[in-house]
Amino acid sequence: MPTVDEQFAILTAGTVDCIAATELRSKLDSGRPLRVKLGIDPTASDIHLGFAVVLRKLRQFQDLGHVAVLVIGDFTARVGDPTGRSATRPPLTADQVEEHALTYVDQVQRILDFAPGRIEVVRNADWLAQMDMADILKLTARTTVARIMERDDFEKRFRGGDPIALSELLYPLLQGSDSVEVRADIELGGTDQLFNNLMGRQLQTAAGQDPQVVLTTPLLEGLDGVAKMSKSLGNYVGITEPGPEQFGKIMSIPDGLMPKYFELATGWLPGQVSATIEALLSGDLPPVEAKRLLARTVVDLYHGDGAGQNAQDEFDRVFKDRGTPSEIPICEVSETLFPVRLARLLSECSLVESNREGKRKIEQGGVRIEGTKVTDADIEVTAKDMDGKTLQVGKRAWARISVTP
RNA sequence: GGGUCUGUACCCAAGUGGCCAAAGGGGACUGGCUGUAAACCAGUUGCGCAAGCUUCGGAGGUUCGAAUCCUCCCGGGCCCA
Repeated sequence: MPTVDEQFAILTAGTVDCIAATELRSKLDSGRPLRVKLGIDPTASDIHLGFAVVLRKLRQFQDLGHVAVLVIGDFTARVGDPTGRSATRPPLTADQVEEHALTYVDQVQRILDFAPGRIEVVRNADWLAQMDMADILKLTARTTVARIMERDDFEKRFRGGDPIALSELLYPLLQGSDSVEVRADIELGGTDQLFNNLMGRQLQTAAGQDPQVVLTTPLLEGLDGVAKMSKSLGNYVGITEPGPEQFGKIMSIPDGLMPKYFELATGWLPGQVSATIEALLSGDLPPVEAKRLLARTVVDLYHGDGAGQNAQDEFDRVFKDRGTPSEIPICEVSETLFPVRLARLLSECSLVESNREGKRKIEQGGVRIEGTKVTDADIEVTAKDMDGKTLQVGKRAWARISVTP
C-alpha cells in the first residue's frame, strides 16, 4: 500500500484544481476507503475520450482501495446541465435517458473496476424525484442569486441577453444534493464542473457533513481542435468505436493537439508522455509517426494489444494505398429496384442523405464503383452491373451491393 | 400589467409585396495539394428524373402573386410598473 504522500502524488497528477489539498491529505490519512463521486449525465449514448480522462482518474482511486460512487444523473439529465452551453438545451425524455444510462454502465466497465465493493452505481432520480416543494424551497434557500450568477456561463448568457430557464439555475443545487446524498468524500469532474462541485461542498457543510474534496481534470479538445470533445458537436472518438474508426479519427486531429492527447488519452505514465512530447518537439519523432503512435496506443487501450497495429494496417491499405477496406457493409437491394439511377442507389444504401445529394457527389467526382470514378451524374445501373460490386462515396463511405430477388 | 424590439435554412445574419429555394459569413461536404494535420485553391450545401413541390416561429386572411401586408396564437430580449 502506497504511503499517503505517494497516494497524494498519484491522485493529484494531471488534475487542474484540488480544493483543498490539505483536506485531501487528511482524508487519505484517515486510512479508510474514501467515497469518490463522479456524476454522469446520460444525455448521449457514447462515452468518448474526453470523458475517459476523468474515468481514468476515478480508476486510480479504485486501484488505491477507494470506492467509486457513480451517480447516474437520470433525473438531472431531464433538466439539462447548462455547462458550456450558450443556449438552453431541450430536455430528454425518460425513455432516452433510460436507454443512455444502460449503455453508459456497459461502456464504463472498460475503464472502471466493477469488482464487488469497489463501485456503487446509483441514480439520482431515486432521491431527487422524491423532493416536494418544501424540500425544494429549503434547498434553494441555501444559496443566493448572486452566488449562482457567478458561474461563468450564466453570467455570459445573462449579459448577452440570452434566455436562461429558471430550472437551469437549479442544476448546481441538484448536483450538489447528490454529494450530500451519497456522502461523498471526493468529487471528480472536468474543469467545467468546478462550480457545480463546489456547490456540493456548500450543501454538505450545511447538512453537517465534512465537505467533499473537489478534483478537476482538464477538458480534452475534440477532433476539430477547438471545441471541447462532445457528442453533440460530433467531434469525438467513442471508446467503443471500432479500432479502425478510432485510428482514422485520431489521425485527423490538428498536430498541435498531439501533446495533449498523449497526456490525456493514452493512459501513459507522465515520464513516457513527456519523453514522447520532447522527441516530437525536437524533431526526432516526425509528426506523422507521432500521430500514428498516438492512434495505435489509443486503439490498443480500448481494443487490446495489437488492435492498434491492425487498425493502422487497415488505415494504410485504405487511405495511403487507396485500397479497399477489409470489411465493407453489405447493402441489400431488391432486384425490382433495378434499373435505377446511381444517385438513387446511393441514397438507398445510406451513403448519402438524398437522391439529390447523391447526384451532387457524382458531379463532384466523389463516387466510385469498384474503384472506378463515375462521371455521368444521371447514369442508370442494372442489377447485373451492381451485384457484388463496391460503392464508394468520398474517402470514407463504403457499401457492397447485394441484389436480392 | 404597460411600452418596445424580435423569431429566416446546421449556426450567425441580409431580405420588408413579384427579379427569393431566399445575399453574405461560419460550419459541413466533395475534388485538388498533402501526412485523412495545418494552410491554400475550386466547387457543393431543401426535396423531386423531371414538370414541379415544400420551406422563412404557428394558424388563418388580403392579393393575380407573401419570408415580406393584416388578425390571432406561441417563443424570446429590453425598458417601465
